[in-house]
Amino acid sequence: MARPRSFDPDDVLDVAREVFWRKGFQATSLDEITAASGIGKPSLYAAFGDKDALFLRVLDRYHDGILGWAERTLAQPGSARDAIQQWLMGFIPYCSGEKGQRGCFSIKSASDGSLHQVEVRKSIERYNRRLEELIRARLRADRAQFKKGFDPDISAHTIMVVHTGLMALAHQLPDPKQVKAVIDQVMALLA
Amino acid sequence: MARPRSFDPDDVLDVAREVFWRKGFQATSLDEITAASGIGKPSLYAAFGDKDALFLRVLDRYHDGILGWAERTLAQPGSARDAIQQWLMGFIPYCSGEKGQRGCFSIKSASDGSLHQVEVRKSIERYNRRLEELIRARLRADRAQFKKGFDPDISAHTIMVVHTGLMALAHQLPDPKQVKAVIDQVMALLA
DNA sequence: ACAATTCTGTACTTATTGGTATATAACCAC
DNA sequence: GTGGTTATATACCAATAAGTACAGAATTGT
Repeated sequence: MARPRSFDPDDVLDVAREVFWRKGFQATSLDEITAASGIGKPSLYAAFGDKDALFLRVLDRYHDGILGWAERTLAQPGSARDAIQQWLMGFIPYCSGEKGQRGCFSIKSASDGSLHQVEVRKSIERYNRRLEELIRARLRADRAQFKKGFDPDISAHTIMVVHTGLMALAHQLPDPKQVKAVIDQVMALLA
Repeated sequence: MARPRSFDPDDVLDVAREVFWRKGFQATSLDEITAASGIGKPSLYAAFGDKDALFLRVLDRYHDGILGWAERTLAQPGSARDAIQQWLMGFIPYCSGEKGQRGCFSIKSASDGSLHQVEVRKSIERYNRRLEELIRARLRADRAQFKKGFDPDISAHTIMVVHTGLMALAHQLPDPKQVKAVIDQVMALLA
């Protein structure tokens, strides 16, 4: 029928994510993305719409990736405590050392001028809500394993706060051991 | 000698902070700051240098304000536990409800494209280090009040992580009660 | 009152950037 | 092959923004 696309949209989204992640929404020019991805601006526009829409696609994709992994990890058999601890520890490589330096793309986006977009705000809100929901659901399901007076809702939020704090402090290249120590300490609250 | 300044530099820095805080470094134009402050661009440049230098001044000023308050609060008489709890609770109005929506200017700056400035990165790093230092010092000083096995250094970092997490999640307008509940839960670690 | 000096307002320059018009290339059905 | 259709590349436009030149205003010492 017609000329086919010369690129894989997902590849371009991955490239765009790298650039947006490194420089932020506002500071990223479309020229940088076209240069990094190798496709031209008209193709970019035809495939994803304008800069705002492209960014939203990239951000949603990022969120979906993390949520998918969280769903799998938090659904594992065994105790809720172990599942949550393993989930938290999975972030250690992403919030410590060199690799963690760029921090969390979602937090970065929440703090960037990109928040002028209502859609971006909503995407981040959905992401945070869904993440906390997953933790809460798991804690509620295994409620019997905890001692009397345990409040799964508050605990879920605390876990969420700690997780966010760890990711937000990733810029400082903390020692993985230090992150582990914090997780261990907080896990003591789940007893 | 010569024509005097027609504005108070601190006032301008306060106005600039509001604009930078709301829109982020990249998305803020100098025209917006001149419009909001009422002074012209040449005056702005003469007083503070270019946009980067102005932003750094604003950020340092913000950091100094919070650090000063932390020094006062954490040095109060009584137990280390009470001092830290009070310090944490002092942030509740700034990380919940409408007022908290804009979040923490430091975290926002750490996630903005403004990090391209080495100076900005250093300022944030100094701020975080100093804050943790204050908490750690207080915990160490009152070490005897805690039970055996208590590690003031790890606990200080955990407090720091929680504080950062609360501020980073402020965009979602959490209920102050919820924030309070998290603080209470975490304070249980200091026993 | 006047000169020396510093500040301020207007207008401008230059560079960048988001977005698009247009012409051409690549593909498929027939 | 040819026509219809969709993608790509080049070049461009309009808007915005950082930074500055320059002329004029405000102050103080003499």
